[in-house]
Amino acid sequence: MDKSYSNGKLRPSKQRDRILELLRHTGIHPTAQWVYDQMVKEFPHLSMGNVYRNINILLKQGLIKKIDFGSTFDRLDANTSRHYHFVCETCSAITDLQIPYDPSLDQRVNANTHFAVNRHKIQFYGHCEKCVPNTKKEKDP
Amino acid sequence: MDKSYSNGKLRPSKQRDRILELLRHTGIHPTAQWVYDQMVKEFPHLSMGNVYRNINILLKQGLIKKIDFGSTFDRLDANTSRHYHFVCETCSAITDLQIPYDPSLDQRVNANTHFAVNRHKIQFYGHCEKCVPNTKKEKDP
DNA sequence: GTTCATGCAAATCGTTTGCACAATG
DNA sequence: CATTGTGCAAACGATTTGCATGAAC
Repeated sequence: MDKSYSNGKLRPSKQRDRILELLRHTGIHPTAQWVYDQMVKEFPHLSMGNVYRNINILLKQGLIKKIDFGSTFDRLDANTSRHYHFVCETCSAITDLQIPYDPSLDQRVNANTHFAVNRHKIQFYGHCEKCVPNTKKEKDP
Repeated sequence: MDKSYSNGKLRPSKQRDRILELLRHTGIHPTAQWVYDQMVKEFPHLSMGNVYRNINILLKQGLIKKIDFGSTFDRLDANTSRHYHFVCETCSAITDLQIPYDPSLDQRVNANTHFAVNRHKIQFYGHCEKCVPNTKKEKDP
């Protein structure tokens, strides 16, 4: 996961600064391609490789986030009913949760926005039993 | 999106049936590679291409689901505070929502499972204003 | 016998990386 | 001058697709 794009100290980069500025001034949650399309207007010789490199540095610095599940692979689910998932941050295991789907969340967003919401997904992140061996033991009766 | 893997009527396929059965009997939300690894024990000449083809047919039939955001691209966000997202199912626009992050959801899962939950993500799906031109108009004052 | 399912290999697509050179400290 | 940033092109890994063959209707 940690590819150490820049293992020492960073140097100022006009391109990286501009990427961060672009991302901070847009609300559209763009793709790397969108960032490139904007950037190339100002830096005609820009390469996609550099956009990705700088995006990864910004991610590592915690200045931006990726909207994803943290998995490179598609994960499949034969349980087609509405339910939530727990994702272990250590072993990447995904587990179905038993807590009931809450339609009132959809209604809340519906009432406060102009969106027509019809469903939602929730993923909880943390550590599963195996990956937190010394915690939450007292929960067992 | 719709690639019409099978635009006419489906024919029974032992392999597809077995994939569905495998997915229904596991709770691990596996990857296509895992499915292939199991399947190849029973079908020694199996190809990955066929696994993907059948997975896509099952997805189209609604018999299984993919655990993702519905986007092939990574989407970036410079708002690093905890917040929820709305995803338009028509135009794929992603919008930050203003409803506050609810830590009690984490506590609820913590109280009812052996997982050590520390955060969660919620995505709401539906249609944005532009994609539902004739609905929810009365919300405007 | 027309259409679908399959194996195989090649293609595709988003992303990453190796290399040579320019720029910074 | 040692190290970082960059452009370029090649590599990568997950997924898709074209083609020839075999099976189902």
